Amino acid sequence: MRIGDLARASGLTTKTIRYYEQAGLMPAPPRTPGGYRDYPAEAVTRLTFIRDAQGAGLTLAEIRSVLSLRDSGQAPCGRVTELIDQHLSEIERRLVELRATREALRGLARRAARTDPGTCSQGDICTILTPAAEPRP
Amino acid sequence: MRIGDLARASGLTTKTIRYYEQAGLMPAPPRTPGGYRDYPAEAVTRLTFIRDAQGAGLTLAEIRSVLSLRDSGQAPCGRVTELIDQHLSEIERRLVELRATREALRGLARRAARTDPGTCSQGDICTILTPAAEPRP
DNA sequence: CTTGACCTTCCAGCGCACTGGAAGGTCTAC
DNA sequence: GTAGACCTTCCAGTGCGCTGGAAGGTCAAG
Repeated sequence: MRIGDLARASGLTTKTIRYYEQAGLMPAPPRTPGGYRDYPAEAVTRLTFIRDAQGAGLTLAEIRSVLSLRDSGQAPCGRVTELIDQHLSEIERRLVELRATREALRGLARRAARTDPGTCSQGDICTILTPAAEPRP
Repeated sequence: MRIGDLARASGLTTKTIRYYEQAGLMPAPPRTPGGYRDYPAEAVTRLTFIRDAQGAGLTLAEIRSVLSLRDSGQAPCGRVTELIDQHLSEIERRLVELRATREALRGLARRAARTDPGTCSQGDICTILTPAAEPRP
């Protein structure tokens, strides 16, 4: 199948598929006499896998590492499990961070509600965002 | 004060300060006869403000909009409040998204724990990540 | 006069995952 | 034979917030 067919079958663009080849995620396929890429049916599986793995939050570099294990004949389960766990803790970390940012922003919003646009025009650029004096509630 | 002093006073690098000037966040300061940038003391306040605003999650483009309101003599409180509220809802959105991703990854981790590396080597690249058959718990 | 700290400009690159466009080749249908 | 659908390669750009480096100018101390 040609790259356009593969694009339709996988839901990606031809650009993206060529990019994946260049990035080492897709092997270079054989060519037709005219120089067109000629993909086997399994290419769809591989692209679908890449999409699924991306959906799970893996980066292309990580996906490449899984695929190259696979390509060397090994079962990538261990690596995949490791990556999933890594991303889980990364997400936990980001959740904690985001919650902290949310609390900080809520504090600022409270301060903003109390701020008089008339008073705020002294010297400072904006008293809402200056972390100086948030009075203890 | 010269750019190095300002850098020390604000905790940024000279590179960053020049970048802010180029990006329209800092006004071009007067120059010494030798061509050096010569900052007034208020520059520290401005840079501190930029850092605080960044700490609140505002982008440089948003901070620029606040600063240019200020520079045109208006109180930017309204704009600032608006931006804070915007970022709050953006964060809520991301929290929801992240929690969903976490649940998805937890499902995958469960599946990974059940996967036998011997069995997984058939045709597919990795059965853990294929969203096909997650059995109802 | 020289050293060395500091400054200037300009150009280029990072990381990530693409995306756009130009210039040209190939194949099928009419 | 020609339109047009598809393909090829290559180069360059996106967004964001810087960061690095080269090549050169300025200034105070010794």
